[in-house]
Amino acid sequence: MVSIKEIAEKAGVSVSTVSRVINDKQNVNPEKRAKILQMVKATGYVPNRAARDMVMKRSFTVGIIIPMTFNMFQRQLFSDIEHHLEEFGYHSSFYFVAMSQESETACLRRLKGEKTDGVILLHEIELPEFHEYLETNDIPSVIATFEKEQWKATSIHISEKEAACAAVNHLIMLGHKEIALICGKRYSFGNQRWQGYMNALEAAGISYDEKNVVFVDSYSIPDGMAGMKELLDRKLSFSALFAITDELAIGAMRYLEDQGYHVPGDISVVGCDDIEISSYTIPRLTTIRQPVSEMGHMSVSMLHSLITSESKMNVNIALPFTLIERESTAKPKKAKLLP
Amino acid sequence: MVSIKEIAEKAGVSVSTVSRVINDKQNVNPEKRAKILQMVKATGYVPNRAARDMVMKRSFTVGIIIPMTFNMFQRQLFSDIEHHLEEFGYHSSFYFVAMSQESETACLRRLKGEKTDGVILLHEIELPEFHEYLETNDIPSVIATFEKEQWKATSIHISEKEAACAAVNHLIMLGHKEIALICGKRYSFGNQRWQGYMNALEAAGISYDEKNVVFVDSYSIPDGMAGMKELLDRKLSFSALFAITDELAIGAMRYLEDQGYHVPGDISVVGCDDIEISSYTIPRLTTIRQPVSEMGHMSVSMLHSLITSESKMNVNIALPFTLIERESTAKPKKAKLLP
DNA sequence: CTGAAAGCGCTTACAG
DNA sequence: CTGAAAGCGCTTACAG
Repeated sequence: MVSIKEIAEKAGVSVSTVSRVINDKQNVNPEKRAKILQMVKATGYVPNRAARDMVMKRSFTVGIIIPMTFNMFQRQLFSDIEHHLEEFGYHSSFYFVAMSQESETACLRRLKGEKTDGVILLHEIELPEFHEYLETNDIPSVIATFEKEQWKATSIHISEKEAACAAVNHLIMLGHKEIALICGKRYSFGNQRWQGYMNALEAAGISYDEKNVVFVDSYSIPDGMAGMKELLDRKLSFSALFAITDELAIGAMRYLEDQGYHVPGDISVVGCDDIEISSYTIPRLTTIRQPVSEMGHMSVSMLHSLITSESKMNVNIALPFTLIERESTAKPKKAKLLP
Repeated sequence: MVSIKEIAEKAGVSVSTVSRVINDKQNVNPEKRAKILQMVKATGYVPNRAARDMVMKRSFTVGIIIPMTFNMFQRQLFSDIEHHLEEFGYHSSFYFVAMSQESETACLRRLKGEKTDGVILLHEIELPEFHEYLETNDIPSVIATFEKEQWKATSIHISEKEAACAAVNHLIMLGHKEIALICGKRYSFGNQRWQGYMNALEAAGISYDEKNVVFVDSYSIPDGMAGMKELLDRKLSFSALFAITDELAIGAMRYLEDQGYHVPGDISVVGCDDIEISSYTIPRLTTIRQPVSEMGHMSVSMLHSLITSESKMNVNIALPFTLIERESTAKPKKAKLLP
């Protein structure tokens, strides 16, 4: 592979000068610059990243911490982030981490070796050492899509509690009083959305009944099916469901269909997130839209300013969400679903 | 950040020795080794990747070339690949590339600077220079999920033609004779699956009629809706559809539902790929399953052996696919769909 | 505007 | 088993 030294020789200048033109610095004789550029082109020279990173003690890359089993919402988010990162001239390095201590430790270890300029967290890492490392080394970090006040990091998110509340409110406005919930306790947003559900009921004077709520292990479609099965098996009466993620809602609708129930005729369902597929399910899913692309864009620009500016102040930004009414919700039938 | 030199000083040895124990080489006094390991632990030392990469002239990372707008099938594939790469001790560097020359050029440029040990292609890059670069620099590369004989690379794929043929055959076996096709010309597999469709018809003695086929720009759900609209607008009669990807099929089903048609009552539909969501759509989609995780696993191990062994022989591996019969296909109704 | 020189943090013959 | 030394390909004061 051709090196800066070779270019210098071919162009009859020193490596310092070559370095200057490669990095667009001022003060280079135009003719020499032209000559150098010509040699670069002729040889197909591209600076060696490793050497550059080493001497500059930075890598121009930002780490994206993402769950191994990222869901569709996160998939959209990270595409956006990656895209904007490139615009800002960063490379991105993905750190897929599983739900295990070893995996988190491995992630930390890798982070230490790579000297990323900053990190964007799409995943809640538990390992305390991880956060200590970021803090003590002043590594700029932004949390995309959730809120974690204990962490010293800028965070971009919607108000999970209010979003959940809005979803449930939509059901209440429609006239529903018996509203089931499929929820989970993994990650902060699980608890926050659960909280929002309770707040909405309370504000409407409907008493909270834990019989109507099921907690599932994760937030995938199969979990949604399992959750709905559990709910149906309890033989209780409800006319609507709030599933705290779209995937959960899709699973629930699938199970309802299997059992011969009609959505929204028999049961209304609302999800949360507005992943792509929710516009195409049968019926189309009513949900809360998170402003994914704004979140992605903002995460990157906040991180960039954290990296480049002097002020290392962390902010907490709550973006607005929107209720998207589609086909999976309707007024309750007069007759109750189950006697 | 603590460096190898510091560790050497604290342990009272030379950097050579520290390097030896860090890299698990033989011939180190057990006591010194213990002392060094202890210092490493105490300081939290992790070798600087950039320095290491530079001197070793390799990066221990493999590049994964993937379309900016990767679909759900590719998403599953690349999770698998990333996972296995880690098992083999590689890092992975994602190269998202859009459908434009600039994007492909940028990808090549970055590749040159990063000196990846190898690359896995999930995307058909057009730029000739790209392939020239891989070839002339003997960069091990494997194509995951499609076949491109012109490229000098190992490839792991299913026989696209036969897979499409099997999908259409399923429809024929069911008794369908008027089978529409939603297809695309982008990427080789588009043409190959189209070919498979024609082969199946021919083998069954059904004449190919281009009235029954529509070519869409890409392979997403909205494209599937558009394709089905076009087909319906033509007012022709058909009782079944083969959509060359599951996403296309899902879009087609969505549009059929919107127009009041019943799947599979009025029209049967088969997709291809078997992405996750296809098990949960209403109705569940009949499709051809590609063995994604085997493909991912195999891509990685083939690449690894290309990187480590002497023999740089490229192979072409066609893996078996499976027809997954679900709910979206059935025998045709007696009466034709449209008069 | 330009070049010689030092240094970044590692690995790897080489000599002992 | 171990250390001194060279070298990887860059950037960056520094002196001119």
